[in-house]
Amino acid sequence: MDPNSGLLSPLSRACSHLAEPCMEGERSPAPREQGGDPHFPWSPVPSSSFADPDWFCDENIQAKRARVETIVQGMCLSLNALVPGNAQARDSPYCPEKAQERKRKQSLPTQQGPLKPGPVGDHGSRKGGPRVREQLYQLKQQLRHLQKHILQAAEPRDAAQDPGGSEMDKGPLSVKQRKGYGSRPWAVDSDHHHQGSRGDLSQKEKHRASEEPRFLPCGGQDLLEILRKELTGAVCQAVDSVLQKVLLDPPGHLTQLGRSFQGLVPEGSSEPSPPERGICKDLFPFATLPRRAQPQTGVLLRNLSLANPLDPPRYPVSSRMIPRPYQGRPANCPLTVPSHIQENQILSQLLSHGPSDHWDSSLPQDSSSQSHSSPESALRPWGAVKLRPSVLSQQQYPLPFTSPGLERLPLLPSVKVEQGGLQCAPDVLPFSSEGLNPGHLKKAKLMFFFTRYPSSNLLKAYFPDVQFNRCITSQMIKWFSNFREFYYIQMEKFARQAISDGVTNPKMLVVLRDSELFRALNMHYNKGNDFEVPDCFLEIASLTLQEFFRAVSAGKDSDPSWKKPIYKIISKLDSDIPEIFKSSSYPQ
DNA sequence: ACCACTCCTG
DNA sequence: CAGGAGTGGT
Repeated sequence: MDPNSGLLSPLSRACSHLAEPCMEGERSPAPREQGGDPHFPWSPVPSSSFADPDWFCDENIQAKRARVETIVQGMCLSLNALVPGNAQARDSPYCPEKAQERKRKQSLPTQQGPLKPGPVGDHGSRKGGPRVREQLYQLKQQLRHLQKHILQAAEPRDAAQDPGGSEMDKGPLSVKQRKGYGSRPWAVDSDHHHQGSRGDLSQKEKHRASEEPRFLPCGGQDLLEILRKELTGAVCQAVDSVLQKVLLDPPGHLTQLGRSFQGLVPEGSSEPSPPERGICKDLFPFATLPRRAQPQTGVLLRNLSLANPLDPPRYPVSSRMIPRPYQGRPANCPLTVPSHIQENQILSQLLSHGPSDHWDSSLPQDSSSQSHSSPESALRPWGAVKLRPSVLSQQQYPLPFTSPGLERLPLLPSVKVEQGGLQCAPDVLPFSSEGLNPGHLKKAKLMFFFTRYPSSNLLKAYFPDVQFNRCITSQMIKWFSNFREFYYIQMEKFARQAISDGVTNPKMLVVLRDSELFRALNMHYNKGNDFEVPDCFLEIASLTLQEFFRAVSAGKDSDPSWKKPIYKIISKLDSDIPEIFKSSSYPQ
């Protein structure tokens, strides 16, 4: 009876089957980030062999050493210079934004439990006793050697950039410098805040947390924490560095994927999908999809029809062809798994060599949703709906999920640990990127294609170069709020248009790349058209459009809060964001 | 109280 | 896109 039932039902099912995490909470941030794993098209291998033996084999030992070393160095540094004004500096390098910082700690449980940034830091550094200093100094020397090894092992490829790792003396800085690959417009410094990214380290650190205090004087904890951050940040940098290389080096792979994917679209036209493809797709029932599959995959809408055989086929709503933009841009949505997966395995390892286990979130690659091409569609004036008889299922192109095995490739480990609510970078790193810049905004917009309701934690994870404090966080959240506003306005507008155009079945509303609606959205979030909008976004957009259509059709818009139910639905359909977005220099 | 959100306004 | 008001959830 309820018009929504047709759509919502399947949807709900989809969510529960495909994306448990998703359902965990309305907009609980955690689920996505923890349980969910970014569908990274690549990065299949969970935790098997480490690509870089040097680095991973002795990871434990090395990590430990590195950690100690870092601590030592940090101690030295703080004793020498940083000591004063410690608390202030860390709390607000620049946030004039007031005292707001004071109480809050958006803290994330995950990180270091015991240590508390607050007041402790004040005297922490000062009280580092001389005795300890001596000991530490000795350790420092010993560790320098280790550091060299670590750095070398960590970035063999970057050897050229940092020959000899001569800058060891600079401690953490040397690491930072290493990562100086490429210029990051908005990332003057992205060192701090990285801890959030690689869970394993944090985990290990936790384990050792109990031990460390022994070395540290009373206020040592503060330093410990700072150092901890340093260490994590350094490692993350290294990882990023490698990630960059791996991801960027073989651009061809992604590009090709994206291209092939789209290239197929055109011909699909009105013909029923070819048996093979169609079957493939159609047979991809929710149940078989990995938990996380979810919306991201193009399956969602398609399956709706499956779920409900009686539903008429959806017709693309496109009214105007727009030049097909991006032709060879890296596909951001998980599509098929390229053969270079192996390379990505390295990444996977790098990013997750940790308490893994958070890996299994498998991801459906299906994502490949193919855009439903709009065939000879009779373009509707309002630009969207194209009505067609029955069967025009969306043609499927060579499906993404190449082989069964690949379908369930594990995703990159989700970043489980956040920056632990340490909003301010340790004073040790004075230069941290300040506020948000246009680059951040652009990135945020692109991220919107994947997530409409990002949690602050997620944002922190994806903007490692941003110093998150209350204001920054709020600002970024506000951005997304603004993005949503625009998004929903467009949806409502087009839904009403469809209604006025006489469309009666919401399922006939599908947002295609050549639709007016898409154009508007793309223009807003992807002005330069330099990013290939993921299909998952089209799915969500279509769904949103349909929801608005239903609501308005049903006259629910008379209720002041009629949009809420829609928001609720959409808020559960966020997709995972490609790992590459975690790079502070990504969109560049 | 806080926070995040929506809605409205500039 | 930022501000501010109003709202609802904690």
